[in-house]
Amino acid sequence: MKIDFDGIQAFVVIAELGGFNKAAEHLHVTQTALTRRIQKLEAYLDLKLLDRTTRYVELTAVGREFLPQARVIVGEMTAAVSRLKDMSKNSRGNFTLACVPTMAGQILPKLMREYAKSCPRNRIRLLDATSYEVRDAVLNSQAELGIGIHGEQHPDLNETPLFDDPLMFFCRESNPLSSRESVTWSDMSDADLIVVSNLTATRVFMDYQLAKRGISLSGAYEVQHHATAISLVAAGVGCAILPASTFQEGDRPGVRRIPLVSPIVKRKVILITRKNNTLSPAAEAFFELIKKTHFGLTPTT
Amino acid sequence: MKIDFDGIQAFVVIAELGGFNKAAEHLHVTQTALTRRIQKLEAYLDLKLLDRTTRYVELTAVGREFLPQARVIVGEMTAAVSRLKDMSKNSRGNFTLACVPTMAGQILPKLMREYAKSCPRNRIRLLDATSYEVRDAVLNSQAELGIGIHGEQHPDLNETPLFDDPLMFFCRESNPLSSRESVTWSDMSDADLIVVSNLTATRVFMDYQLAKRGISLSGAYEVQHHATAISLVAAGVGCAILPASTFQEGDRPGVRRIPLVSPIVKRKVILITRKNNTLSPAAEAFFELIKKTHFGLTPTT
DNA sequence: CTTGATATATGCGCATATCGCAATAGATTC
DNA sequence: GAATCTATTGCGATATGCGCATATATCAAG
Repeated sequence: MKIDFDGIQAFVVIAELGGFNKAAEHLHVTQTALTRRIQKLEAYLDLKLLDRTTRYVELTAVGREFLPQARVIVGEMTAAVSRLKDMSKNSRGNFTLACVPTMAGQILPKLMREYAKSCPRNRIRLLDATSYEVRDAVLNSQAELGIGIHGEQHPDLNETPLFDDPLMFFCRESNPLSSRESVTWSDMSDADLIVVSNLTATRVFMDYQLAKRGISLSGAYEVQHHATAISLVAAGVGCAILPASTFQEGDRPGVRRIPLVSPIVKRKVILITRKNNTLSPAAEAFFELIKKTHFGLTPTT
Repeated sequence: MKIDFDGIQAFVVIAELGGFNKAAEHLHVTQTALTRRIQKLEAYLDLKLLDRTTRYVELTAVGREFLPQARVIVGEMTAAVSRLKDMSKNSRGNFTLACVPTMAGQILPKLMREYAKSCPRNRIRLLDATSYEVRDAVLNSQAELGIGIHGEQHPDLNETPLFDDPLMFFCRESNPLSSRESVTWSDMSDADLIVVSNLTATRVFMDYQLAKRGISLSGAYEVQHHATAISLVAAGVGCAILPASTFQEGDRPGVRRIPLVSPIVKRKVILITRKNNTLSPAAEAFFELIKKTHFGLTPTT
C-alpha cells in the first residue's frame, strides 16, 4: 500500500481548524473528499485518529500523539516543495561559477552587477582558478559554469565562445613604439619583455602560436600574474605582452596598449558547461545573460 | 495541483540506488512507473532533478540540493507511518490510567503484571488520585481509562462495573468479635472505631448508606488513608470499617476481616471511559484484559 | 561500422482511486 | 418538535497510475 500524503495533510488541517468544513475550504476541496481521505487513512493505519460525531470533531489519544509529527511532516514537505517551485519560477537559487582570474577582474564585475539586477537574491559562488582548474571544476560538477580559455576539447564539456582576446603590446608612453598604431612581433626583438609564467594557459598558448610561425621570444622578466606585469610596465621596468582583456584603456595613466600583429595571436574566451547536465535555474539565468551580453572586444568569428 | 509523495520517494530511491531499474525493484513497481513519477514531479516543479541519458542517471545541481531534504522527508514520513501501523497492529504505545489509591495498591499490581506479559513494551502512566480526580482526569482526557468508585453519573462518561466492594469490619484476633462469621453495624456501637476521613469517597458513600437506614456511627479515630487505618488496627488501637478490597486475607498477621451485614453496604468499583472517545490500541488492550479478569471479590450483579 | 547489451522513454489500454453532487443521518438549539 | 449544522454515503464522471510491449538512446565489443 502506498503512503498517503493527502490523508495526513487532511488530518493536520482538520485537527488544526477543528472541523471538516473549515478544512475543506482551506484545501479547496469539498468536505466530502476530506471524509474519504480520513476514512482511507484510518483504514490503512487500522486505527482512529479523529473521534467525530456529526457535530464535533475531536482528536483520539493516538491522534493527539500523531499530530505533532504529522505537522512536522506536512510542514517540511510543503516548505521544500514550495522552495523548489519558487526556485524554478523565479530562477532563484545559488550556483558556482569557476573563472580564470583575468576575467574575474575585468568582465565579471559588470556581469555580476547585471545579474544582481535581474536576480537580486541569488548568490554566485565564485571559484577563481587557473584555466585547467576551471575545466576540472566544471567536469566534476564543483561548478556549473566555467569561464576559461579555449584549449583542448573534452568529450564531456560544451564550450560556448564568448569573444576573442588578442594578445597586445603594453608599454609606457615614453617607449619609442608607443605612438605606433600596431606593433609586430619582430619589432620587439630587443625590448625588455615581461611575460607571464609558462605555467599559465596564456603563456603556453602564446608559445605554441609563435612556434608555429618560427618566432621565438626572449623574455627578460617572468611573472605569475597579469596584474603584476602591468604594474611593472607602469613602473617603467619594460614592455609586456598580455591579453587585451587584461586592461581597459585608461586603467593606468601612462600605459599604452597597442595591437600586436603579424601574426595576430588571440586566445578564445569561452563559457564551459558539462554536456548532458541541466543547469539550475539560477545558472541558466546567468547563462542567458552572458550570451546576450556584448563584450567590448572583438567578437568571436 | 497535489503534492506528490510518491514522486519524491521515487527521486530519493533512484538517486540513492543510481538507476531506475534498481529503484523499481526496490519499490516493487515497474521501471515504467518510476519514469512517469519523475516526469510528473519534474513537470510539477518545472525543473529537472535528474539528468538522464538512456544509459545513465545523474543528479542535476538542483537535484543535489534537494536530495538531503527529500531524504529527510521520506524518512520521517515512512518512520511516522510505520510507527502508527505498528501501534495498531501490536497494540503498542503508552496510555494513562487514573486510579484510586486503594485499587492501585490491591488489584492493579496483578493487572499490570498481566498486561506487561501481553504487551511487554507498553508503559502505563499511572495517575493515582481521589475518586473525584479520577473522574476529572478521564473527563478532560488526561487519562484514557479510570478505575474509580460509582457515584454521580456524568453524561460524557461511560462506566463499566468491575465488582462490588463491600465494607467490612477489621479487628485483631484478640477482639471479642473476631471469631464471628459476620458482624452487624449495631454490634460495633461501643467499639473504638477507626474510619477514613470524610473527604474520601468511601466515607461519603458510607455515611450516605447508613443515614438512609438511620444508623449513625461515632468514630473514635479518623485517618486519611486506608493503609493507615489497617496499620492502626494491627497495632491494636481499635477496629476499622474499610472496603474489602483494601486487604487480602493474610496480609497482616493477627488482623481479621469480617463481613459486615445489616445492611451490607458495598461500593461499586467501576472502569471509567469517555463517551465518544476511541481508545488507543494500548488502552483498548488493557480494557479487554480488565474485562476478562475475574476479581476475587463479589462480582457486580 | 555494425551489432548486441543495457537502461530509459513512450504508446496504449485497463483498473481503480478520487472527486463532486445530491441525498441521508445524527446531534444540538430554540 | 422543527430548524439547522455537520459528517457520511450512494453514485456517476473523471483522472490517475500502472503494466505490458515496444521504441529509442548509449556504450562496448568485434
